[in-house]
Amino acid sequence: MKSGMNDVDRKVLSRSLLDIAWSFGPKGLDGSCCQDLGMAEFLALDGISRIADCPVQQVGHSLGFTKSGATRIVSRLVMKGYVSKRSSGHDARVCCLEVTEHGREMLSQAYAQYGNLLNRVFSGLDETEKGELQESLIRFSTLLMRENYQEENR
Amino acid sequence: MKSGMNDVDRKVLSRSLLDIAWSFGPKGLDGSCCQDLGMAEFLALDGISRIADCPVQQVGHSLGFTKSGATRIVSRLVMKGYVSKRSSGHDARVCCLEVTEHGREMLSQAYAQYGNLLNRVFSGLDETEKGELQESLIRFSTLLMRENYQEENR
DNA sequence: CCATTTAGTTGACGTCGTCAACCAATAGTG
DNA sequence: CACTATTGGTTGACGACGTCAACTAAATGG
Repeated sequence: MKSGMNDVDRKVLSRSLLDIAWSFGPKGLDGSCCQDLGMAEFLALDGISRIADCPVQQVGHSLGFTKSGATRIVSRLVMKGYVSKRSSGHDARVCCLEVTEHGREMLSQAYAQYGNLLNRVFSGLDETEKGELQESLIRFSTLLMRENYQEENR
Repeated sequence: MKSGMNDVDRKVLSRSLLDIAWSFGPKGLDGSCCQDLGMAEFLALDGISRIADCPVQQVGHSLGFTKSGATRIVSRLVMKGYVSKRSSGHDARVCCLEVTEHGREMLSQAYAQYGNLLNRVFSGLDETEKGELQESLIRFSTLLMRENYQEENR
């Protein structure tokens, strides 16, 4: 067999990834990432925090939402006080999004919760195993993101 | 440091897992696992296929839905022709769910799609790397499921 | 200067899961 | 054996969420 991975392997792996996606994602952490933030909102907030003067479109793009969906998720984050919005000086059409202090607190709190979960999951493993697992997960994530990127620029 | 994993590590890992969850899960595969099945529906279908005469409650339980939500997702699957429902002979309250032939086709087709994605993601890795990565992902999934289990029986 | 493109918003809408109330069937108890 | 409590499942009202299409306003480009 060319690929070296048979149907059973792929199915088991797919199911494992689905389980990870389900329990770490939408249904993880008691149904929402953190307090009043859903998963998409959390990802949006995190995305905004990584880009200076992030435009609304950018949020939609990185989440795979339409620009309408982007407006909606951003306005929710603004309403909750996690993000501030002002229009750009250079181009009055674009908005500059910025994470507020309140938003940064929320972000680090949410990451702390995820960290706690990871600690519980990893408890019982020795340092070497922990390190290997972590490295593999990050590597897979990188590969997956790369594939997504290639996919959308096809 | 006791845990051996610092804040930065945990944050990077969390974000990686979130990315996996987002792109392999709700937003992966063009927004839905396969044709007219959403992620939750797919997981429900897969769950039902693994249990003989699966009751409705069981579906809700494994997805973390209320029994109401379970009824709803099951009735959707029945409506779409992927699942058949009949009441048990032993206890007239419980329903016996069974995946139909149509459902099985859908299931294997969906897994095939996931498999294709995985093949694309893994393309460029040698067999050893591929195997290691796969093993790590399955291992992490197992640990995560175990933690979820302990969590809910606390 | 006018046509086109681009950033963003909004109303109507469909999907999805929850909550609470409810029905029917079974189990437990005096 | 009746009577109550529990359990499996369903349903109406609801809120959260994202899409679609139409729209506004601000650039951009002959």
